[in-house]
Amino acid sequence: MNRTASIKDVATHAGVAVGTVSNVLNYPDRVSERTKERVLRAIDDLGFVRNDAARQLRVGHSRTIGLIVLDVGNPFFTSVVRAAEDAAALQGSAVLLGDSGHDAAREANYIDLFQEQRVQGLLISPVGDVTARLDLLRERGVPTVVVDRLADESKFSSVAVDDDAGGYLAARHLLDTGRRRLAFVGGPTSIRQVADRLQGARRAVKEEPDATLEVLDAEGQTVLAGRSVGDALVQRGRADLPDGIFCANDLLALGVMQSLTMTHTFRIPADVALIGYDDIDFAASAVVPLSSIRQPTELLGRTAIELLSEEVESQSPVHRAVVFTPELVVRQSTATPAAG
Amino acid sequence: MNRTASIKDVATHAGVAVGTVSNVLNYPDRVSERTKERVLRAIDDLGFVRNDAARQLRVGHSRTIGLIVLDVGNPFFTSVVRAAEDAAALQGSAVLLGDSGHDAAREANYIDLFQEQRVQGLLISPVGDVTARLDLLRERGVPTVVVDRLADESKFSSVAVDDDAGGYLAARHLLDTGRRRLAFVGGPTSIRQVADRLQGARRAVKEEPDATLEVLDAEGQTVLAGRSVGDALVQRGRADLPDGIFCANDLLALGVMQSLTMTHTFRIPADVALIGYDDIDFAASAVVPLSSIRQPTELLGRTAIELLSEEVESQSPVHRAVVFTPELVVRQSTATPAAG
DNA sequence: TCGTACCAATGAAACGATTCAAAGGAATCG
DNA sequence: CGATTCCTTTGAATCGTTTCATTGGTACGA
Repeated sequence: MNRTASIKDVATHAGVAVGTVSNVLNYPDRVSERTKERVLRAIDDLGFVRNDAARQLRVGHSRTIGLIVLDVGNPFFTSVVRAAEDAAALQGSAVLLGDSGHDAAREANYIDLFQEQRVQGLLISPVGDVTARLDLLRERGVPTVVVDRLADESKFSSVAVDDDAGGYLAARHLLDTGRRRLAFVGGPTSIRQVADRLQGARRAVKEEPDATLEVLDAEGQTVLAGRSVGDALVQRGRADLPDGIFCANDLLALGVMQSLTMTHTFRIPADVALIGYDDIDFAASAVVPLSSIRQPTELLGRTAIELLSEEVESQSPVHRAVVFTPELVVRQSTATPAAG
Repeated sequence: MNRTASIKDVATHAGVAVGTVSNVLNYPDRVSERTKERVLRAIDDLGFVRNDAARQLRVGHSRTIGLIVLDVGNPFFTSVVRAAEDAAALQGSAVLLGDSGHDAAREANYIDLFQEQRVQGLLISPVGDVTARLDLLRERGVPTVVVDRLADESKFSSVAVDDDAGGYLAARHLLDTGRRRLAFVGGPTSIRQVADRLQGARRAVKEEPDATLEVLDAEGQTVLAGRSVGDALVQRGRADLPDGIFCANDLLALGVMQSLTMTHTFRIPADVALIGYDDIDFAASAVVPLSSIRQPTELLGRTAIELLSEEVESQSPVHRAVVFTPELVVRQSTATPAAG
């Protein structure tokens, strides 16, 4: 019984032609004040809601943008998502969000789904090996921007954050506060982000002839993994301890902090300075507020939308790779020993 | 130049009628092996992707479900979202996710958007006062399930978790491990969840004649707020200290823990037992692993989808309110004093 | 008064899929 | 051989918009 009202019903009810109703919706100033009122009242009376499928079928494209992230639970991505949503809303588009959960099959599902929906374009933080699936998108002419990973610039636009620069920033900060025996705590260097951050740190350490950098492997990127590393350090004893520790992410850093502060043998930052990466919420509210490297996630999301718009507007396939530099956030965990 | 291929193009290229192509896509066993092959090859050759707008226009409804949450950054919701996505995928639907960010305007935007998309139904964790906007949905006949909030059962189906039971569970556990001077730390009781958890705790305490419950107000639901409460407790000194603390969420509990363990005057759980709520990831990896109340988020998401399906299938407006009972997770922070 | 502009409103055509009654063809049976 | 059944394929009609050439009406200027 309750079929939703169509534009034709509205037209009948208002005593006008369908084209007029459409004009009220899309070009309000083409229609006279009097009929506009009548139509609007009819819309209200019937509870009419525009059927977007029909609209889309006619005009050929949707007003939505597909966004596929690796993990919605990751604060990095949720922040990017929110920024992208806001930027898209400003230009009248909505974001369809897909969570691939690092699973190539789920990613493929979402790509297909979004193509069937004829999204204007796709923002994607791809799972593992990019090429194959993305090439297909390129062939099909779906404008695509790769997020958080550099893409072959001849094929795609991309936005990413410079992890090497972030690593440099962190290590340089430790050196600047007088630390010389540095340690890098990181998960497997097979993860590109980890490798790049380490490389940046190395670059900074090379600038100081008397500085050293030791690499401590962690089994994963978790608080627990960090605690194991911390426990091992505590075992070593005072003499052999580094005086500045740079962890590849905040979770590791918090784990190391737990371990060092629990034993009460070492003080942060008096004996050891500690800096993490990502600046998650917990960094600021740790027992000793944790210095960290903040990634410009809002900027990332906003820029991704902008690049996509560029792709959509201009037909010619020129792509841009935008790389942002992260930012140092200084807190108590790296205060200078004198001041600490 | 590159208009995407339509079903008609495929039909021509394969030398069959459009209806046949449609059958290959929707009822593969209605068509002979030979023509099926031909059609599939044509689809492949042309890179055909079904235009979902056209499909939807014809069949009258989409294969998507709208889900509006208060905050995608909140682990509680991300877990619900993921479960809902999985459950929806099983029945061949996809979830469109919207993040209202506790903002009624954004919520309204998403409701409109999803209606234009003719979603099969809506799962919503509503902002503030539910009634007005949801009533509209009901009038329009959009099947809706309210998540994480009880709704008037004559109007909507809903899924929620019993916070009173959770509060009871937490307090009862403290009592069971021999604690008698309990404290409840919670944000403003204007938040329904907080009020219910407190009420449940009161119920448990009443069961033990010699037990007392004191309520400590926190300014918000954050680690920092918890730390303030903890600092205040430390000031009090040993004699006046509760021996069991129940915090309305894990962030508060972690703050209290920081405060108590930093001073080294009180030991957890020897002097004070501590339990939180939500069982966030950080609970398990705290300095002293934190006992907590876990909400069955996966179940919540899955059930929400199921209830929605019920609504969609059956025309008659019978609604159900499903309430789940949370689960106690025991860790070191509430070990019995003897054992601790 | 007529011609010209201009503005509002009209309504048929088109978008690309699905549906379904009908037709065509092969096989089976009496 | 004709009738019946079964299976495959056909193609026109349909969904609800937007678009745009066309029409009707009013105002203005000559």
